[in-house]
Amino acid sequence: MKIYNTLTRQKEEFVPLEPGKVKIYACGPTVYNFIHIGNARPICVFDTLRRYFEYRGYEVKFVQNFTDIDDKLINRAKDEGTTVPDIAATYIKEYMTDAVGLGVRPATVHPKATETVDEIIDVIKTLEEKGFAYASQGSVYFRSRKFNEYGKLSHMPIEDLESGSRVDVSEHKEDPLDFALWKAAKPGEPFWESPWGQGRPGWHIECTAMIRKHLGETIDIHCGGSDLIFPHHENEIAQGECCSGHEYARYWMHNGFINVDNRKMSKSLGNFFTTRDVAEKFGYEPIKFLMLQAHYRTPINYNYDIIEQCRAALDRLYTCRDHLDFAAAHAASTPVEGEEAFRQSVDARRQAFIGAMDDDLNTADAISVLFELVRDCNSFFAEPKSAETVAYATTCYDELTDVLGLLYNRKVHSLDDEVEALIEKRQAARKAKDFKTADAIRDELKAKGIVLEDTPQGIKWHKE
RNA sequence: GGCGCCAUAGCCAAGCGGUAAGGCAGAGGUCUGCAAAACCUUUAUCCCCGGUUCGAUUCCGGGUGGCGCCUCCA
Repeated sequence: MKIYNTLTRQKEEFVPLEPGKVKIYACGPTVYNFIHIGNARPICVFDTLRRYFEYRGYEVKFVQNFTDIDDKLINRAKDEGTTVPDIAATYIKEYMTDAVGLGVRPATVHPKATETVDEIIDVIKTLEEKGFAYASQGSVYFRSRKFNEYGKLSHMPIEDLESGSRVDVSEHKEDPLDFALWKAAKPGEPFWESPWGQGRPGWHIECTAMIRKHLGETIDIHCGGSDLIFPHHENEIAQGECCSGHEYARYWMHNGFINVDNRKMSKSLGNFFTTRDVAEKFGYEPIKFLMLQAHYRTPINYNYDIIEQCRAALDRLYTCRDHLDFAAAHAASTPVEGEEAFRQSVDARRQAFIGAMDDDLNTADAISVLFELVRDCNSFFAEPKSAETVAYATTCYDELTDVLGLLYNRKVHSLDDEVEALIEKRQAARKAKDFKTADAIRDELKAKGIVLEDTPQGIKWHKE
């Protein structure tokens, strides 16, 4: 598999640290609010990355954190007259609701910053001992310049990084480029005891400590939004490599942004949609489709028309899956001519799908292959075929949709006796050419959400 | 100013040296009592100008237009 590595700015063949195993860390949300659709992108994309590795037989350890102590949580708690742990608990729960809705599986571990404070302090102590960190006024800062590879991820000359950094006179840094590892407690804020006094972790250090705790000194892949490249990921590298003396992460994957009306979506611009808002209007799955129909590194524009298109595309996928069940229920008793060739074409689609995914997780191309499989199946199973061949195609179809993390809302319905009786009655009416009665029954059932379709093999129905 | 990204049909979006996947929407057709679904057909001088090449959407240079990071941010 090839992965575009931000570190080298090129696609590289992925080689795991340990054969057959992958350690992935994805930066998760700061839980001070509902996640917005921009937050949903890395969550969806990197879940698919994880699923794909598992599909290819890797044992994946996938860690995604919750930042549950931070200025934003403190402010939110203050505004709502509650506590930081309450805010965190509330929005972790809401996150989980959204993640389930998006068909995203729970990570192997979801560590929280507040549960990792001991490890955070340990890392800072080590950095201090090695001379990479210094205490000042109860806070601790990292000496960025001391790490001579500082800037290697963002590929920025160090002078330019400095010119852009904010100089806060209240912070007692040696250099504007330095960043906080530990923040001295201000009155009324949550704090932990530490060798430097009461305080709380800086933002960057939590990821480094959690990786160390749950995945070890070096991981295979570190993922996140492209805005995290600098300073967050750059700082993580500095902390991690200076602490352990080893490479921090081998591959860095960064997803592109979701724009709204071609503008960056941000809190400050006030043009953001929460995932919940969009899900309540369109359902969660079109959001998932939207995330996967474009390559993960390209920007995505969000608007009403586009999400509607995603929903329609998804319908085609669901309809095909229904066709497969129908074909299984109306299978031919013996194989029919062309089945062997058809199976080979199914295999070819699977290979094409893998080829696309192997190319830096090209889900857009993979989806197009899926739609080609849809067309193949719809055509081939228009006439009855053997149950074995239907099952063969269905297995492949389920496999591919599952790797993408699509079609997870499929429900198998059954009809009650009353409805069955109505369908019988309608069939009798049709046979008698009493189309008025037949259509009346069809309308009646449609009002109940049961849509009937007449096919040469009999009645086909689905629930809306 | 520094560092990058993008420009493909009405819309979304792959491809990236041999004249263009897929989806949505539209048009025509097949099937059907009708409908639905499905299937078939149909819709692109790949932003502009140069260059390299037998050949460029694809590589190089220059434009134009959009966007991002450099500050909390997915």
